[in-house]
Amino acid sequence: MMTLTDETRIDNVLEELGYRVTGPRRKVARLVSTKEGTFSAESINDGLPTVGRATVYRTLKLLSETGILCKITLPDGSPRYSLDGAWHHHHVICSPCGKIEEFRKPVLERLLREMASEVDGKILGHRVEVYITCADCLPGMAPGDN
Amino acid sequence: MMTLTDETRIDNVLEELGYRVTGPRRKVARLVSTKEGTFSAESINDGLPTVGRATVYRTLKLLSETGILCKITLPDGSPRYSLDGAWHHHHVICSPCGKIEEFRKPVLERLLREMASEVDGKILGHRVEVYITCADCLPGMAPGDN
DNA sequence: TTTTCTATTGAGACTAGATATCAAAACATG
DNA sequence: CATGTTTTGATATCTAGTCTCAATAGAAAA
Repeated sequence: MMTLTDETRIDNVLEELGYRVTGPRRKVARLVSTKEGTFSAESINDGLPTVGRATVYRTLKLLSETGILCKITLPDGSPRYSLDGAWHHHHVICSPCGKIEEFRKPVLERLLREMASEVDGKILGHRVEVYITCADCLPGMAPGDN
Repeated sequence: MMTLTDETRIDNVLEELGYRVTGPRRKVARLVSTKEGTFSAESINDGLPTVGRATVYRTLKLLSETGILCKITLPDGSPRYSLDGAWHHHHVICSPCGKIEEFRKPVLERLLREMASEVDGKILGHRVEVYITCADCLPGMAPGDN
């Protein structure tokens, strides 16, 4: 979970980038900071009836662009947000419960960067997602459920 | 591009899985087989005014589930489909033009499978996407565009 | 502190991509 | 041909989000 210092970190980042730190933005940041694992944009919207829908989406986008949040895609295609560590990383996502963990795998990064020579163009970036059934979800599964 | 034999392959796959090979499904398969690189579901829908919208989506989903198509996510989140090789692979996607290439990287697979020991649960699968600016798009780019 | 100017906001319309409903049509089989 | 199951298409609905635009808030200047 995000700490108080992370909340002020959001203010700082926004300020440094020349964005105003406003009431609505602060509300979104505060709610976001209470979330563990992944959450949908709508859950933020529902939690802040006094903040406009557009503003919620705008702020989530802003926070994603500044690297505070990151947006991931579940296997079924539905988008989720999560608090983002400071470094480049990827995600391990539990399909049943949506819990996510970050992982870093320098070997993987090197491997993907090395593809530069095999690829006919310029590499812009990459995305890696690993889908699992987490330990908490395993016991509850009917045999054969997968 | 898909060949004639691929078209009959679709029929076979559907039949083997117990689905009927119907007119609408055949139309979708035929149009899909003419597409190079990625395409949107809507482009299939627009190309087949005689086939219902729902049927188009249903069929694309079916073809994805049977492994004939695969659905990828562009960096901006918009979904695309592409003809899929027979084996497990990932995608190199040109962000400017949407052209995609499949790639296989056994080392990568092994690496991701090896994570099983580091992960507290059961690995279900993974997704890797590499975003590039392809050689064709590079020259057209204004310097600094990136 | 009042003015000024720009950034931000919220209401609401709109879009893309897709799923749900359900009666009608198409099929396979007896 | 009768029967029961699949599939279909029209339409409504949904999710996730963007766009527009007038009203507002905030920062900086006067």
